[in-house]
Amino acid sequence: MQTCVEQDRLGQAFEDAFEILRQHSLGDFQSSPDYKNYLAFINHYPYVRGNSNCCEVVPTEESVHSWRTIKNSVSDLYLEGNVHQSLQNATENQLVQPAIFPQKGGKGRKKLRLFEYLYDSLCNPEMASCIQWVDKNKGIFQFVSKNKEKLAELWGKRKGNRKTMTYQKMARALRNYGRTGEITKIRRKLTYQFSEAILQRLSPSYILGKEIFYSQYLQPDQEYLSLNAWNANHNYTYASYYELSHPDC
DNA sequence: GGCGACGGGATGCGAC
DNA sequence: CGTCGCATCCCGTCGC
Repeated sequence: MQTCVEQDRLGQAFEDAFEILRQHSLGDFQSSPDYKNYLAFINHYPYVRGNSNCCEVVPTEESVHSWRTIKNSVSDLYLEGNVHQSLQNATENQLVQPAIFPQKGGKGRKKLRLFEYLYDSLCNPEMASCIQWVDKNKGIFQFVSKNKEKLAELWGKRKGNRKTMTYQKMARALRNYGRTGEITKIRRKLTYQFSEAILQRLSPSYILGKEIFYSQYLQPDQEYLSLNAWNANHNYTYASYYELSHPDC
């Protein structure tokens, strides 16, 4: 459970992030890919997540990487309060650069990790014969006994291993996550649970509340919100966010 | 006893 | 080149 102080910090971070985008919206920053990615992410994320074919949207390793990078970056910004500090101190150039959206080869991420692969697989209807949600809200999932080896094999191929990955080896990696608490074993056959933090990392809208970023102004065929619409949307979403984050304050 | 699932130490390996 | 984090290998245990 988050404290009111943390919620205030998150709220301030949200304000700052919005302000920075607003201030830079008339300059070069608006035309930068990062700006568009940021808006696209915020506007489209719940819509895409809600689409059962979401994984078909990002079929290649490269696009998966980009998508994941954006997800990780945005969730990091909110979860760790980085946006508050980094945006306060950053120059415009830094904002356009990987400070917010670290690129491949930079200090940011990074190769695909097992829990990310599993989460992606859980999003992919085609993988339902291998891995399924037991309780999505709690992050509990289960491997399908019959096809778990297939999932492991695909994981091994994705990593480019020489040898064939097996479920046994993959499960060992999962148990290592238990030390850090990222994924824990449930006392049920083939069943594991993502930690709260991992769920938040993989799904930023999870913490910020039930798809509050989904714009009432956004049409499915719209690529980006206009700044004015985004402004209006921000006022609405931030009010919703503040309400959600201050139930007892 | 066989098999599937699990647990954990040892080792490999890439990033920093 | 050393350290660290993570993935992988390997073997023992447990329960059905």
